[in-house]
Amino acid sequence: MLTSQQLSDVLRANGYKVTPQRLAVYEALAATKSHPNAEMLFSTLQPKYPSMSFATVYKTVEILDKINVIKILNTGEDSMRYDADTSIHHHIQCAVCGCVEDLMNVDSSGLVKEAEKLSGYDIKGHQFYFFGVCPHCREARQN
Amino acid sequence: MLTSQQLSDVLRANGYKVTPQRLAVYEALAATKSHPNAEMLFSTLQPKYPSMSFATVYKTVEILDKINVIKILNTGEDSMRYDADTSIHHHIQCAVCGCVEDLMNVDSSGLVKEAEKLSGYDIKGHQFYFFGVCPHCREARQN
DNA sequence: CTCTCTGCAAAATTTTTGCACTGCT
DNA sequence: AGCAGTGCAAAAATTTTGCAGAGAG
Repeated sequence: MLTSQQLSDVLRANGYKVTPQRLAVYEALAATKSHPNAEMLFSTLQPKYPSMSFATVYKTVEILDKINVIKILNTGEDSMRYDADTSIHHHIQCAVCGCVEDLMNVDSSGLVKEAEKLSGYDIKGHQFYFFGVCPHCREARQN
Repeated sequence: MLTSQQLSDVLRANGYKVTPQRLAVYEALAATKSHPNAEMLFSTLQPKYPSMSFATVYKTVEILDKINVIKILNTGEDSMRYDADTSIHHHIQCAVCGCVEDLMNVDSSGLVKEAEKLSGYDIKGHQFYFFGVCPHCREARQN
């Protein structure tokens, strides 16, 4: 999570201009743990930035991903989700309510090394997705 | 990997009819390790089944996924990929050539248990994706 | 013979692109 | 002031849907 100042610096360091829209998209992402997709981001930003467009949301997240201040998630839904937390962590999605939660403290470094050895690839990144039923939905179901 | 006979049985057991198209889609998937998407599947099938349509490809893979004879993969590209191997294994994609390879023999059961404990979810499935540069592209690059 | 399945075309979604205008540096 | 960025609308790409005719059980 970066401050506006830090994000501004990273943007400039990579040759991108600092604009209110870019700061706003990042702030909206950093303010939530829900891993929103473009539409959720757009809806969140719309009230404060009535001129915000989908094109800007998409162009912005692409840049934020390129400069490594956000991660793009792909849980198998029709649209991409975005995450302002770039630290190594994983995700779990509830098959019932569709929510996507963070899974911190699951150490994947052993598997990455194993995968590197087995595949011969230079591994640059990895994304692990778990799917199941969240505690909340499990309880609701039992009623 | 199932024989046509086995697939037919599973289809019927789940109340689905056995059609040449369904067998053909499965066979095409089972015959490759390239984890094709709908378009690749369609192109492969087109010569043998000139009347094959995208609608049928999509409807068929949805059914095959439902009856658990294929898996849907999501590497973060714009389209889904499909895999006839439903055993637990993972995938690695080359950032240069875009190929998706299987990663067998990486034991994820420990992580699944850990994730289950940490999240409180009933975990029903998981997909791990690794990204990097494949040996072939690495060599090509060094020239 | 019935009812599901196929295949076409049209629709729905998500994402990308072209271009005139705005605004960051 | 110059040039990247925004925002609109249109385009592109993938996937879904409706429906008439075909074919599996």
